Amino acid sequence: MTTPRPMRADARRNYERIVATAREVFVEQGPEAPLDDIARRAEVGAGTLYRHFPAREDLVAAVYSAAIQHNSNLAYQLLDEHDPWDALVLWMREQVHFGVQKRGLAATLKAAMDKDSATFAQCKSTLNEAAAAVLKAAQDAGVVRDDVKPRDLLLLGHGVAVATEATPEDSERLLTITLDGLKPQR
Amino acid sequence: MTTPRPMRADARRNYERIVATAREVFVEQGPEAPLDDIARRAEVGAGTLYRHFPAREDLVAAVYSAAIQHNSNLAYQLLDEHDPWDALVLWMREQVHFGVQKRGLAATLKAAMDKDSATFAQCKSTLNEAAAAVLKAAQDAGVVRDDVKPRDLLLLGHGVAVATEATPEDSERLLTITLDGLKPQR
DNA sequence: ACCTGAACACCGTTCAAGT
DNA sequence: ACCTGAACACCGTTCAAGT
Repeated sequence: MTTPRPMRADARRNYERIVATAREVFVEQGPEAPLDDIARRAEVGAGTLYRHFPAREDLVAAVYSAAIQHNSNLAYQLLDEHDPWDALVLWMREQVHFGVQKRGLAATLKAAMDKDSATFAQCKSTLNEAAAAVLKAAQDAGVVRDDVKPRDLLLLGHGVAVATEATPEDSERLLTITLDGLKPQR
Repeated sequence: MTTPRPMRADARRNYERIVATAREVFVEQGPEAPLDDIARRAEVGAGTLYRHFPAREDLVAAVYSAAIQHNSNLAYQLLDEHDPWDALVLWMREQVHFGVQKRGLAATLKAAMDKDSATFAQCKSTLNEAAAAVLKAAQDAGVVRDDVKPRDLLLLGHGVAVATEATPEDSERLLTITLDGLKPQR
């Protein structure tokens, strides 16, 4: 569905160049970097960038969707290798680290997800399923309260990431507090 | 210190007009509203706006500092009227509501606070003291764990607000989870 | 079918001229 | 001392012309 239909060779080449360049520029300047810079450094016209990525979110999605897929897959791997609570902790920590890694990344991704662009639909459902899997295991084991929803894990992770992106040294402490809040309360 | 030194009558008039207009425009368009719009509607030149408010944050501060002061004072009032845990819950809820009320407000205020502009220094310390008071009462009563810091309350409240500003119906549930995380763990 | 890059619109910021 | 508003820079977005 999001699988791109065949492109002409030059179009595909440009598409790849733009994504590769955007990946670099986002690292250097954050996800608010001028699209013009990206087009220039990718040596394409501004119009070409817009043709492939009508909205900034589409470009952000193209750059980060692989990482999000990876984050999602990690959930199942962690569930294999650890008990449900540890899997939850490790997965949430990964979510927070990912959100914190580049200033503004978390906010940009969240905005993109909330808008549910077609490009992100895939990522979004994969990520939701991963959260659901991690959560279900923990709930079945009785280590997380039953009224928590998969979406809550993502929102809480996002919240911690955004709140601490200026001071990453606070991430872990806030995450611990948040995770404790997920435990069944007396 | 942040108390403004005397201004010429026309300067003061313009200052007030700008703040009043900004308040309206922020409500209508959010805190990213074009400064130009604000200047035009306030019927001042763009340069006048910049003279009074060199950075957008300064204008944001002027508009919202009274509300932040109010939020801070509320802490002491709540401590008078409720037991420490309830005061904490009610105060945190107020923080979240305030952050959620206008899209982008929480992020803008946080950015301003992190940058610690002179204009915000006052607000920031007042708010920190309020958080410390609420927290200390709760810790003394043994209903909140000892390793929590005042700053954590603000960060957690901010996180919940940002995470749920697109879906305010999630605010309360996330806040409950977060507050439970603050309780002393077994 | 796709690309280019000039053109346009918009907005933040500065500054020379005015009071 | 303060204000004005034109001017400049920057960036997102579109579109006519080209291949």
